[in-house]
Amino acid sequence: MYHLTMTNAKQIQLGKGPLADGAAASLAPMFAALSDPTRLRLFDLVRRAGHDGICSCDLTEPLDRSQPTISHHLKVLREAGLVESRRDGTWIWYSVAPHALDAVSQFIQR
Amino acid sequence: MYHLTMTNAKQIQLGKGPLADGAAASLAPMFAALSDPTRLRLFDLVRRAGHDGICSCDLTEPLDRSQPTISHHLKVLREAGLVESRRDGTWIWYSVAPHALDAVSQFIQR
DNA sequence: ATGATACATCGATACTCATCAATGTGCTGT
DNA sequence: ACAGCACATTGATGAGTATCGATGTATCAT
Repeated sequence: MYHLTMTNAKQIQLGKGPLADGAAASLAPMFAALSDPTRLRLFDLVRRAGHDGICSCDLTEPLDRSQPTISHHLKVLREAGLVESRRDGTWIWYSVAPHALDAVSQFIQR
Repeated sequence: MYHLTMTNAKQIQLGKGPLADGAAASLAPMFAALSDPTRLRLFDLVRRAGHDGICSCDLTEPLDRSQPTISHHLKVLREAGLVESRRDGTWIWYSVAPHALDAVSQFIQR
């Protein structure tokens, strides 16, 4: 499992030359985070929730997965720097991290 | 391992509602194909080669992987509909499939 | 404190994957 | 026919992963 801090998630620089080893290593975890169907739909639901975010409890049912599984996938998305979590009492609200997909988008469009 | 024919690679429709199960299942393999650092650099090299493509023999050395490993990764990219192969005598030339990343790009910029 | 709720972590299982050495296949030139 | 090159496939291995039940942790209401 590759990890990626949120700070360097914005720092991936794609120069003009061939994709460097380091850049590929930083980019791959983001693609990996979106490489699972359940996680794709999960990210989509979070993204649709907009700025306010969405409660984790509202994600288990529509994805037809157990609570631990959803929790696991949210962790993967968080460690990839794609989503953020904010605590509100018993609940935890997830929202898309700012500039989450910038690096991916930059690589796609070249 | 998810498979994806080249024909339906262009047919993924992202509606306005939440990402459907089928759309996620079609999209995930593309992200999976780009979820490995070596494969990311491999795709980048192929893309840089433009229309003419690049010979498989010129990919082994810069990526510092064995010939079977490169062959394996090219197969994954091909089955994900991201690259095409064209035979020329002993050589096989790889090039980016047209509209390869359209579906991915469409999902990213949503 | 007690109980209830929301979420995370653990442990286990079955599956997938990245990698390479060895081997197979197809093409070319001699 | 034969030798050599380019590439694919096989088999094996070590590592990662998606999933869930069981359990742990944090927070809130009473």
